[in-house]
Amino acid sequence: MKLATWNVNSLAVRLPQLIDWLTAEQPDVIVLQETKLTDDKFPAAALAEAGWQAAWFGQKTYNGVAVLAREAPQAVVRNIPGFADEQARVITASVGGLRVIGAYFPNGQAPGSEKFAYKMAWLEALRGWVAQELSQHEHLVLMGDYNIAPEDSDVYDPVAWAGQIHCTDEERAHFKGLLGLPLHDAFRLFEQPPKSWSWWDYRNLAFRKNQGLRIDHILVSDALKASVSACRIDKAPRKNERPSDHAPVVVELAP
DNA sequence: ATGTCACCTGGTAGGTGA
Repeated sequence: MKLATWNVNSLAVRLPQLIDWLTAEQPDVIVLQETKLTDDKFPAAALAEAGWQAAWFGQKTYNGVAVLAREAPQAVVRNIPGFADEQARVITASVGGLRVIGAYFPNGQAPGSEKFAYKMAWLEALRGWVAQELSQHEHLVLMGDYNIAPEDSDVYDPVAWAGQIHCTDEERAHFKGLLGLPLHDAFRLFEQPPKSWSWWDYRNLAFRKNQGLRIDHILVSDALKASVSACRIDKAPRKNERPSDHAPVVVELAP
């Protein structure tokens, strides 16, 4: 079974690239972030035409998440129950015997900002939600754009980024809190090429210079850990003509 | 040294968020 996560930075713009990638990669499940579409604009028909059933949760201009699979996602929950939020950031669904949580974590802007405080509150609520789901569903995957680089090895210039957004101790403590549930970072279950990133700023020729961060992650539950057979970041779509700033992350689970 | 993109409003640019 192949699962993927991809921040597409506007599904309206990236739909053709998404369908191309799905056609080439044939994942069983993919979660999307930053669809930036209200629910009435979600391209369900075009995706169904390409063979993908979906559940989605969006808003105007910002955020927006979705889960796509060959069979219709079941038992869908939108956002975090009990956590009042104007922003569409989380979608949870059952598919192929797995509980899948797709999430677009808040950016946080800068330490000390209001948006950072929101990020901290959101992270706290998310951990509670994941713990609750984990208690009901042994086979669980939490994947998406975390907007957290968990370790210095996930940062192209850890000195320059020390204490900056995505790299603060507070954000990293929350990431470790998720690992404590426990969950496992699928990417780090394997030896990986050094300087593996999942996001490169559009500015500063960052992709050409491979100046990026690994902020998109796939965390798997204890019960799934042993079945994870591979995990990789697919840089290819970042080389497209009009790319998202993020690359997809893919995990494979043995049957 | 610098270098963007997507979306909105309100308009043929400027602001916001990332």
